[in-house]
Amino acid sequence: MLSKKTKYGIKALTFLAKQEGNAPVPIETISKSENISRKFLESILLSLRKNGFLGSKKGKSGGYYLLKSPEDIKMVDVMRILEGPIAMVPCVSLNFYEKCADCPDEAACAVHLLMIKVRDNTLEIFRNTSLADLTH
Amino acid sequence: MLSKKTKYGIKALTFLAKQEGNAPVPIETISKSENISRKFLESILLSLRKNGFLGSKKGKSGGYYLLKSPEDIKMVDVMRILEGPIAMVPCVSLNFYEKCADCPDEAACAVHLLMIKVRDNTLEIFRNTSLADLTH
DNA sequence: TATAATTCCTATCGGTTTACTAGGATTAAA
DNA sequence: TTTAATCCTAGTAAACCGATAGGAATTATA
Repeated sequence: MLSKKTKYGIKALTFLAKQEGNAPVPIETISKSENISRKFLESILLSLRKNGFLGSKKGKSGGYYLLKSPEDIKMVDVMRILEGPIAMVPCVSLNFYEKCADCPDEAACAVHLLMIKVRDNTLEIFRNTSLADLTH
Repeated sequence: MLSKKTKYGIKALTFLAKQEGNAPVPIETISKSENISRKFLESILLSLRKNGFLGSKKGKSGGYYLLKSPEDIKMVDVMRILEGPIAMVPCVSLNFYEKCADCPDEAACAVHLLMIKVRDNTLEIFRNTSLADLTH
């Protein structure tokens, strides 16, 4: 399951991508427009800022804005920050690899084999989809 | 994340597919060979039996056995029973559909759009992969 | 027929994660 | 100085997950 965190994060990014100009948009505006709990969204945007997707401006008429153009924001990066691993099991994860405790031989494991296929396909979609692709 | 339930279930099915003949295999044998908690595996096999994947024989020299040949056991069906929805969000699920509370227009939702692509790709893999494919 | 070996079934439980909330500190425009 | 915003740390209720407990029912076999 995709977490609400990721879902809301993508929605917020999309909302920002749709804005004309690059003026800071306050959390409240996004939260109301996208029906997202204000405080929860706050923590998500904070995390997107700390990871280089968003810039922010404090104080009156402040808010959040995209740091890159939507074409350059790839879903694979967004997913890894908000959701974590793309892979369904740690033993096939590229960025979050962990060995299975129970599995003596990965190469012989049916689950491993199957999940590599799924990972490769999903990865290609996330790599080839940008924020711009989602706003059109 | 793939649940341990699904992971163990697939491993158990694979183990049974590799057996010569179709004699019942006791839980204990599978559990030891695949390093799976005995009691947990018990509940998983029970569920696979109730959903028509496995047959069972009670009492001495009893156990579980496949009801179909491995070629005819498609991963898409196993996944739906053990893991639930294939889709990452309920609003793009074919078998477990639910409308998003927050989303007024699915067709205009970026997450919806993206997750349909992921679902279609994953679905195709699970549909085209049988238990036999995983044992080779 | 007694025994051992097995599945069947229901219930429970501790730990982790998720989604969300609280509250105040800090910053900046008007 | 006021107002409107982000920043930051903490907390929390509910759900879910992985595993466990214990005994009833069933069946082969000595």
